Amino acid sequence: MEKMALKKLTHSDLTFFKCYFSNQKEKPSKQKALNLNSDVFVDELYPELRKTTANTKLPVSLYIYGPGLKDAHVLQRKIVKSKGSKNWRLNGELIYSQETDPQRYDSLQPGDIALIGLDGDTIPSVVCIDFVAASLEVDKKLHHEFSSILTSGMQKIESDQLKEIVTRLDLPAPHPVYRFLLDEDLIAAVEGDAEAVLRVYKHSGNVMSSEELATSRQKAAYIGSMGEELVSQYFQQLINQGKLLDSEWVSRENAVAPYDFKITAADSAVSLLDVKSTSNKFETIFHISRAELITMANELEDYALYRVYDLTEYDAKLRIVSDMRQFAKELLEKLALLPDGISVDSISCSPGLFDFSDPIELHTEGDE
DNA sequence: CACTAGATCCTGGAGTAGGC
DNA sequence: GCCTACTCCAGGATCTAGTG
Repeated sequence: MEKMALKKLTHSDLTFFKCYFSNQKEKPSKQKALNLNSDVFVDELYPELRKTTANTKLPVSLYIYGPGLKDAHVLQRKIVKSKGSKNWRLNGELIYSQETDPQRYDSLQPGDIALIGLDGDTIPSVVCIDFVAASLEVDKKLHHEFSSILTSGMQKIESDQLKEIVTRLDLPAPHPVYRFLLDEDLIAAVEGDAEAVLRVYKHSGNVMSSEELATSRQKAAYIGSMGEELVSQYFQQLINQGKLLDSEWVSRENAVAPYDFKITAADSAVSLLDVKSTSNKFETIFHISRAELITMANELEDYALYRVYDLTEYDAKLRIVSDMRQFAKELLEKLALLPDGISVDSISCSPGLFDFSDPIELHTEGDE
């Protein structure tokens, strides 16, 4: 998930659940919502919401996981800040247990912890919550760990921190908390990484929404275009310095082109190149399509591979393999040995296979 | 009666004054 | 200058009045 927070559940938060709401004895609360503390929800996660006027209603898809190993319960709700109210609330209507699992939410008690994941850039559109119950054996270690880092009612948690906790506790594979850490694998999966697909499948329970996949596709596309943009700006610098005669961003005009750029060096030599971008580390596997392989193997023009990694909004690193022709030729010969009627559309490559140049720092223009 | 908006209660943190 | 205690305030938790 893009943005995550932990919230210690209060009595009045839990009345969001029908079973808890109906079983209140002393001091009954009528609140049918979960409070979202604004110092985290607005100040840290969605500062844009400060500008919103009173009476804001943000429709969201709500995916409920847990308590324990329980899989996604999908609902439509809204995040509301009513006129004059100080509180942001996840609102809508009471959450009823599913017919197939009527006791699902019965174990929740005040003091239990919600891991809240939010997707959406400037306003939230998807809310995933894993309810971690102190009373359940499978949640006990995680609850203890979350409790120990919670110093207030609600606080932000970074994915690195969550990943560290989850890895250290060695939770069972179907635990829904893994869902909150699938971003990198989901992006790799939509790009066709078979290993990533299997990892996502292993940790995603029975539900993987088209919404989640669409978000990952968008992110993958964004990373791809951001990498190409940085490389394009890098070429412009080289042209200004006289080290390059010309560069043409081919894939911007033609999305199915089997290469991204065509550049002309100072000595008039023309070469093609493809940009492989990732927001992760250099070692992350990348993919080459069959069309790209065939173009690489073409003897006519040089074909380079530009690996953009550690990509952020502002900068990235770049390493280059200058000539992919021999690699592509040999690989295509091997692929030709497959039985008739069988072909490979895409291959996954470990960067360690290639002789990459030293890293070059890339920066967004005007961000000096 | 159900639902919601908004009022009120309550708690914890920040700021500040006064004593040592 | 440092510590303590008091006050104020923001905002989270809870309650209630109004509306349909």
